[in-house]
Amino acid sequence: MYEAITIKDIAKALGLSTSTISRALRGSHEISQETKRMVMEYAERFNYRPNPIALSLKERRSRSIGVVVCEIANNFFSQAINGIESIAYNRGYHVIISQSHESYDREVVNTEHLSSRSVDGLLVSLSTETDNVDHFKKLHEKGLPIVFFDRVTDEINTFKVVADNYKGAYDAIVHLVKAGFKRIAHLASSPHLSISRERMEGYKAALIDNNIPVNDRYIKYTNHGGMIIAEIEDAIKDLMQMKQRPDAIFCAGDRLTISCLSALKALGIKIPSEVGVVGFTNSALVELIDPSLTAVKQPAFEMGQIATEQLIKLIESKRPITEFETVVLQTELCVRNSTSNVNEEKKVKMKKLVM
Amino acid sequence: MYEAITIKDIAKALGLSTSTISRALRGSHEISQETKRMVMEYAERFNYRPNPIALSLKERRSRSIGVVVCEIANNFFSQAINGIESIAYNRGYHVIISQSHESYDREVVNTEHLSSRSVDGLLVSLSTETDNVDHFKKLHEKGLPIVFFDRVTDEINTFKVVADNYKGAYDAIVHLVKAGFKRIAHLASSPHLSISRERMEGYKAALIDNNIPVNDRYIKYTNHGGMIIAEIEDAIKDLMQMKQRPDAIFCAGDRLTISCLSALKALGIKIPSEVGVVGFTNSALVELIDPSLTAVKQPAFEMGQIATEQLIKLIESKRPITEFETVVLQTELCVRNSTSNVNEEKKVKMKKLVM
DNA sequence: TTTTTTTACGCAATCGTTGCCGGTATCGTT
DNA sequence: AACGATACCGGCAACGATTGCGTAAAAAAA
Repeated sequence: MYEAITIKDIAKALGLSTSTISRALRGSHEISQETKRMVMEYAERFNYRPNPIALSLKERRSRSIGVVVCEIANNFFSQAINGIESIAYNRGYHVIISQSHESYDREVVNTEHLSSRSVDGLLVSLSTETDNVDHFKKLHEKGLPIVFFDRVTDEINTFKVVADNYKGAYDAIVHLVKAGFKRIAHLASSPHLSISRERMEGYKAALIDNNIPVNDRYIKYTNHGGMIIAEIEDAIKDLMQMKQRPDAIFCAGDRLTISCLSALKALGIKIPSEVGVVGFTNSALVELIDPSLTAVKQPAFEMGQIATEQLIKLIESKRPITEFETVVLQTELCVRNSTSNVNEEKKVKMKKLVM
Repeated sequence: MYEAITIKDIAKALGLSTSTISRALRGSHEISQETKRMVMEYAERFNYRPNPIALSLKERRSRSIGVVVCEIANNFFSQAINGIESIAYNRGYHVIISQSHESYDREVVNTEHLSSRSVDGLLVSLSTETDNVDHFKKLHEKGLPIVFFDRVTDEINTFKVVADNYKGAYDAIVHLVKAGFKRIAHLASSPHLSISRERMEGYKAALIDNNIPVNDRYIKYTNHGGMIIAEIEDAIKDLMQMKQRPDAIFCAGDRLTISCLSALKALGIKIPSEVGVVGFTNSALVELIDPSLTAVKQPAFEMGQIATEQLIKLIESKRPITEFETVVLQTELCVRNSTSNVNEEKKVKMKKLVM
């Protein structure tokens, strides 16, 4: 079918050996200027490209890195992937993306698949369902370079890049408290996830530091990262049917946030007058929704870049690296209309009227 | 670094030749049951996986397909990619995604890159900037299977999968007309793009069929597919500063739609009371924006699936295929609040009050 | 002129796998 | 007993590129 020119073809055409061609193309000093010129010209003319498959076989490296994420249709991850690509392509690496769709089984299969395709390294953000990282541990022990980002595990000692989820959550809650919200619920993702635990801690710490008791009934875990809408609808219904129902919800994930908004809309609950909402998301669209959403934004692009730089460092290092660091990046709280406590405002206005 | 077990290792361990191992693993009848069992067991125990790189070299195929799109952070494309993956993985193909970010130069580089990485075929949706498809033509003539989807070219004779953009646009405009809008503007993408031309034709035909003259001043082309926000802001400003300003805008793309909404919001223009909006988008979020957006939705997932099936058909076909078809899929118009002509409603209400 | 050095190139092995050709042992047939 | 058939397995070459080693011829040194 599709046949490219090889080093052999050049050798035959020029009456030389393949080794001479190879060396000529790499500019070896062992080849005469005259021959080099001939070879170069011929290669140029017939658009010779070294066969990367043959090189991979010889050098036992594929110059490709595998990415294991849950979903590319998530703004955080698509931005992170842009960061990954920006570094990888510059360094001559291909990027192979695989999606787990938050399923543990698919994560295992994809990881298998990528490692058997001999990627030189793996960039991983765990799926919501994953509470067992043996599939990565096995590869890591065999020597395959792996860098985790965003959703990490502490069972494997390697480079990691994460956002300051604790502080991101803490700041969001402090913002809610300052805006006048008092009964703040937390819609969390699976407790397996590092990001869930860290955000949960930030949430609790912020409440305690502001003398608000933590109410466990206000905390809702979901186990499928928002992939199953009903799970979130149920959680929201539960919260909204409480006698002392929350006056604000803190959503700890992209899909979670969107699904929460849908659920509230379906229930006809007004934001922020009936309930304030702050979410974790990187979507630019949340500025346009009604009302615009206060959100914690993560440095996704940078996260992808740094993780890739570290992975390539691991891959290209001559001797095994044993000292690993975890890079923590700061989040950004974008305050918009979904957290302006209109009840407070009304009270203020009424006071003014009375006066 | 990362060493996997090979057929040679098994041969050495079992005191057999590599060819015997190879045959045993493939279940050849030339190998005794006893030997087969031994080999299988050993392979199982040490988790033998055939080296795909070596296979690629031997079979001159990589069992991977390249995808060339503008952006994965676009719901249409991320859904299409999900469709692509769903077929590809089942058929044993890897998917390598590359993004042009709507740049012609990056599209050329990525295509080069993929073809030199010896992908078995290419799935392509052209970038906005692309008005020259020589880089694909060259590869196609060399025999590399290519299937175009969504944004296609008629300069290359191969399989194509598209949405019925003409009808999608036509229906959207008819809907606007029926809702009472009369001065309908069209925010279009680059005229190079097949989808732009088809949607433009549908737009014009619907206007003419409804006895509304086409006003060229209501047609705004953008050349970067919404990647440059200012371009769209300027177009919207232009439209909104006209004496006879349009009472509705038809946006012909995902990013275009979002950017248009942002621009209108920035200008403080109310939807739909001041201007109605209908867009082309696959984002689920547009249900949540204020007001919810009437949108033409494309069957992205199916498009990806069909394109992939056709590509694999091309790749695996023994003799060259010369008869190509273009599959056309239907779009869906989701009517929401951004196109309810409140002026009309007000008029009706006022009439009632008068009576 | 002879020896040494340098220049410039070819041979063959290697990476992991498979296809082709060939060989040996065992069995059955006449 | 001799022959053919069958079952079972090994060796070699090939895919495309690189590389250590070997070596011829040319140039330099003795």
